[in-house]
Amino acid sequence: MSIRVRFAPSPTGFFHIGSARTALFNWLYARHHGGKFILRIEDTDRERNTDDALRVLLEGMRWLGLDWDEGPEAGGEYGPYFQSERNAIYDKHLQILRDKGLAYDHEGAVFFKVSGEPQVINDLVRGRVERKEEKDFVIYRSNGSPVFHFVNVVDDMTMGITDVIRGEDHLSNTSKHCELFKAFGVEPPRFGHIPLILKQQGPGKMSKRDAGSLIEEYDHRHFIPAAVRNYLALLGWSPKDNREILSAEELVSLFDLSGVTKNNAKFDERKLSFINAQYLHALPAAEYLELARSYLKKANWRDEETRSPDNKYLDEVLLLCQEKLHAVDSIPAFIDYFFVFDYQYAPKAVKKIMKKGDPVQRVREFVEAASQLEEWTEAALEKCITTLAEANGVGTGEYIHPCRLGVSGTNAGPGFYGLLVVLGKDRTLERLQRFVENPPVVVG
RNA sequence: GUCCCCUUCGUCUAGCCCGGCCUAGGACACCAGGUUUUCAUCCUGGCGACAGGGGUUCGAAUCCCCUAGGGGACGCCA
Repeated sequence: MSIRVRFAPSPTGFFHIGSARTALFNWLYARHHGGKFILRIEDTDRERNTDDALRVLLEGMRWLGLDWDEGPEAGGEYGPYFQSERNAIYDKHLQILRDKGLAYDHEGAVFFKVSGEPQVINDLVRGRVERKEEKDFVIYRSNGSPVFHFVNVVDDMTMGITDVIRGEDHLSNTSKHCELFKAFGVEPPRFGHIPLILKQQGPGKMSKRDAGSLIEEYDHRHFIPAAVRNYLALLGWSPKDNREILSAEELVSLFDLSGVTKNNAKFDERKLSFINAQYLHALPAAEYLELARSYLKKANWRDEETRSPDNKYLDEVLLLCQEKLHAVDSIPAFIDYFFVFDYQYAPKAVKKIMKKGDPVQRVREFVEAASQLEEWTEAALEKCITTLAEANGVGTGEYIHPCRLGVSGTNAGPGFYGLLVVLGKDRTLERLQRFVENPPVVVG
C-alpha cells in the first residue's frame, strides 16, 4: 500500500517553526517514499479569522516549497479537507461507537469507553512504547461538537492515512488514538513521533512568543527559503555523513525516519544564519539581485535608487558585496555609503587607521597618482598602489587602509580594488579629496 | 502528583541497534594564525563532550539496573 501522510495544522494566524518542521518531515517522508502528502485543516475553532489565518499557513507552506497532493486548493478524493466541513462524517462515526456500546452520554457530553488494555505502538522513531489509557474520555462536548482526539482519528481513518508523523507532544495521546482506532475495528496507522524544538534560551519548547519562531518572519527578512528548509531538516534529523548543505532533491533522497533523533533540539539562530549565508553566497547573480532589490524596496531604502528596474550602479554594488553578506536584511547598512557623500567615519575605524603612519599623506599621494590613471580597472589600481608603495618604501596596506576609510568611512567592506572600480574614478577622487582636506580625528 | 519520552563538546549532531577500528568524528559559535587589502568573505589550527553511580564483560559512549537532570502529556484546547 502506498504511503499517505498528512500535516494537520490548526490555522492560528501564525506558522510556527515547529509546525513547519513537522510539515517538512511529513513532506520529505512522502516524497522519499513516493507517497502522498495531504494537507488537512483543523479549523474547528471558529473564534479566529480563518481566512487570514489560512492564508498565512498556505503562504508559509509554499514559501518553504512544501507542495501538497491533496487539501485546500488541490482537492482530492478524500475531502472535505477542512474539519469544519466534516461534521456529517463525525456524526456518522459517533453513531458507530454508540451502536457498539462504546460511547455513552454523561453530563451532556459523550464519553468514549476505553478498554483499559495497554496500548503498544512500535514507533518509527522511538521504538516500542507502551501506555495504558485508564479513564474514559470525552469525544463530543456538551455543545455537540467533537473533540480533537476523535476527529483526528476519524479523519486519519477516513483519509487512508498510513503513517502519522507528528511532534513528541502527541506521544501520550497515542494511547487514546489507538483505543479509538481499535474501537472502530481499524488497524492503527504507523506512528513516528519526532522530537520537539526547544527555545534557545530558557526552559521549554519553542512557542509563538519566542524570537525567531515564526516562518513569516524569515520571509519578511528575505531569508532564502531553501536555507530555512535546510536548517529545519537538520533539527532532529541527520544524513549521518557529515553533510549539511543539502538541496531539496538531496533531502528527499536522503531523508527517512531512521535518521531522526530521539532527543529534542534547541533552536539555534546562529546556525540558521550561517546556512542562510551559505545559500546567499551561492545564489546566481540574477536571483540574488532580485532578492536583494525586492528587500530594499520593501524596506523603503532610498526609493530614488530602487525605483528604476535597471539601476546598473546599484546592481554592481550589490554584486560586489554578495560574498561578504550574512543576510539580505543587512544590505542597507552594508552598502549605504555607496550612495551618499556625507557618510560618517566610523570611530573605531578611525581609531584603528589614523594612528599609524601618515595616512593623510598616503591618500594625498594616491589621489595624485590615481587622477593620472587612464584606465580605472582593478589591475591598473593595483599597479598604481604597488608602485607607490615601492617608491616610498612602505607596504600597500599603508595606502589601502586609509583610502578605504576615505571612500567608505569604515574599515570593513568588499575587496578594495573592486570597491574603487565600482565607485568609479570621480566618486573615488572626490571622496579622497574630502578626506585629505578634512581628515577624521581620533577621539577617545 | 501520575504516566510517557529523552540524556555525546555552549549548540546541532556522527558513533550506540550488530561491545574492541573512539587517544569519540563533523558543523555552528568562540579563540589564534594566514590570505604581506580591510572584514561580516576564504583557508589553517585551537578550545571543547560520552550526566552520575552500580553491574555484565578480557574489554562499554555502545548491553542491563538505579539516581539525577531535561522535555512532554494528563482539558467538554488543538
